[in-house]
Amino acid sequence: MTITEVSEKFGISPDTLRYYEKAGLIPHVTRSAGGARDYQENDLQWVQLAVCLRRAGLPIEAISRYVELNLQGEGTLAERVELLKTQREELQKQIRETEEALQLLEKKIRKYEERL
Amino acid sequence: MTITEVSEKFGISPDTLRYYEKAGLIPHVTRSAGGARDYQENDLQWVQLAVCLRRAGLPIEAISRYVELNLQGEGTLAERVELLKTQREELQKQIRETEEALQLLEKKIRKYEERL
DNA sequence: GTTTGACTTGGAGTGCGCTCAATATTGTAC
DNA sequence: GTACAATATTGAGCGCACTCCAAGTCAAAC
Repeated sequence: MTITEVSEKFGISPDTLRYYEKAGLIPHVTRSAGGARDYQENDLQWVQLAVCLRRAGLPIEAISRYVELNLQGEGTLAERVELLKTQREELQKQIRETEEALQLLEKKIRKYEERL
Repeated sequence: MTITEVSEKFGISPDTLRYYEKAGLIPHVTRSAGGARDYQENDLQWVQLAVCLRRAGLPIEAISRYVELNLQGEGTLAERVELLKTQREELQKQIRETEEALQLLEKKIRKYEERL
């Protein structure tokens, strides 16, 4: 799968895909004879992970640390769980804050609609 | 209320408060004789709004447009509702995406905990 | 075999939201 | 009245996550 195909599949630009790879979010993508990236199933899973977590606002660095730990093998299991749990808390906090703002908006919308 | 007091109350820096004011998130803060800001109840409500919406990731510009419309008076009611509804959709989308990422993290955490 | 188009790299540029630094002024304590 | 802390303004700097650009390479189409 070419970089353009992957970019369309996931809705991010080829530039971003290269950037993610360089940043360590997508390890060792297979290359064709000419040097072009040729994404395999396995690579797509990393892309999927990166895209999903980035959309939620998880920092590049957290994702790349997780990927790195994966590459280092079984010895890093505990550390990986710890990292995931820390990030889970961040996301939970973020959802709480966003829901608070959402409620504020909805309160205001209701008030305005009463007036209109 | 001084800028430092307000900054402590809301957990943001005085610099950020000044920045918000300049960006139009907090209109016309009262000044003391010497020129120092002296936040009134009314000002605090704007601060509260800005902080809450910013924490959810709403862009500065959206908030300042909303504040601006408020200052322009009754004629902008419909436009305000429209703006709020647009931002509401953004927040809802963001929550959906964050929850998706959260589920992914939780799935991974469960798998790791089985292995440990 | 040359044109075309998609790919490569490295590095510079962008936009956002702060954050800091320099310098000046003011109000309070001694 | 002088030292000191808090505030003011302006403008520069920073970190993050892209995004764009220039210059080069390669493979398929004609």
